[in-house]
Amino acid sequence: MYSHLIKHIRNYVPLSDEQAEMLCVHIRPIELKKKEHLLQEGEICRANYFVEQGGLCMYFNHEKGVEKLTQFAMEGWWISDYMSMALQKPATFGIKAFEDSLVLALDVEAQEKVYAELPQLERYFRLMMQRGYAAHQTRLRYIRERTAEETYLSFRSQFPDFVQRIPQYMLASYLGLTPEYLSELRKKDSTRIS
Amino acid sequence: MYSHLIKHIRNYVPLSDEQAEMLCVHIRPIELKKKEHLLQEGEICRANYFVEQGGLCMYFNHEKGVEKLTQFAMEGWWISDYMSMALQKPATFGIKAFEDSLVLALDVEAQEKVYAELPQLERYFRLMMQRGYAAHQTRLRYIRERTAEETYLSFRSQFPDFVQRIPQYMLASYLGLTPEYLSELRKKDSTRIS
DNA sequence: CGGGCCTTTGACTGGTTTCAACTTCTGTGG
DNA sequence: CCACAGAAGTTGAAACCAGTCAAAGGCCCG
Repeated sequence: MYSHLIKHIRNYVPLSDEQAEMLCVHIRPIELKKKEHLLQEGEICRANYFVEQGGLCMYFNHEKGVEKLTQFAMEGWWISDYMSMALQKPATFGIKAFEDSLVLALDVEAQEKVYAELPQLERYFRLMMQRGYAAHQTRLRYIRERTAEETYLSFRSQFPDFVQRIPQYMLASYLGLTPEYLSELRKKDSTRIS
Repeated sequence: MYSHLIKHIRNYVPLSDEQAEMLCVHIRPIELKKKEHLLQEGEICRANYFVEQGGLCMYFNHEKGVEKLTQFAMEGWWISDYMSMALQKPATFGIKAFEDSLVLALDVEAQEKVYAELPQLERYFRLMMQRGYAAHQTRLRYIRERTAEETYLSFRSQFPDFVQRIPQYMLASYLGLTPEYLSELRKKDSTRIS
């Protein structure tokens, strides 16, 4: 049960089958259809979410109802509005599925119980948070280092399959540029190859 | 001893005086003069660093030897190149003092010992990493949400004292714009007031 | 008091956005 | 299974935000 999650945890800390059972009791599974919301801006974020299957994206509402993506979360990634979750204040981000997904929620109250019962998970989540922090340090660097065009090219070569998996307007939003301009870059890129 | 650090930890987890002693044994204090380096790009990052006094900044080397700042760390903040520290790969960031500082290093080997002796610190660092992660989520949002001018104005109103504490070229670099353009914004801003 | 670093100024450049119109794709109901 | 509507992608023109470059002025610290 929840095999991806258990396997993922075991990459970082020991967890017996029995302990895995103890953890699963606290998990609240959520099935999401494409475009369904997991968290809306303004709600108080109740949980940390693990993507067991499918894919989520995090966004915020810019002016004129334009949504800007800030993160993706694929199978094996945790995601949440950590500011909202930690302080129990209204979320400034929304989270939704860009594919049909199975998400495992670990609610804030459940987190405390889990840490009490399975102390090694404190370590596991420390490592997850550290990984997320590190990823953002790297990401910020990329944003500052490259022009939009370089960002696109390097993203494309680093995650070629992922680029196929999501629509272009989402990719544009994630990379911080307009769909129109991304289209232009793609054209420029393809003429260069031929 | 290391009173800021101990006090900081006690905001998050219990720590007896005796336990504080046990922790301090593993701390490696480092005094830095203004502009001295704590970590150079290319080195392997050995530790997580706590700013007991003074202030540090994190940067990377862009082309033409231009340094771009990505983070500051003031008293009471932990900082490190977490990618380099976790994977023990060469750092892609540098860290240096922008004021005379007292820094407390917790080396990677020491971290493991500390977690074994004082399990509550696993929780403390989980919370610290989560805080850092959350701060970066928010930061990325600000970058995407605002123009350079808005970024400057909001930063100035949020941290007025900090703006006084650092030279303008550092602030410009941190905000992701050129010193020349920041100068222009400042002028525009001041004429608007008068 | 001198030299180098920091800041300012102005002209020019260009990467990227905006807007609007058009085309292509997609999925949903009849 | 087709039709059609709305969503997604493309194109081109105009505008603009911000960077680059070069030179001058100010200021801090040895």
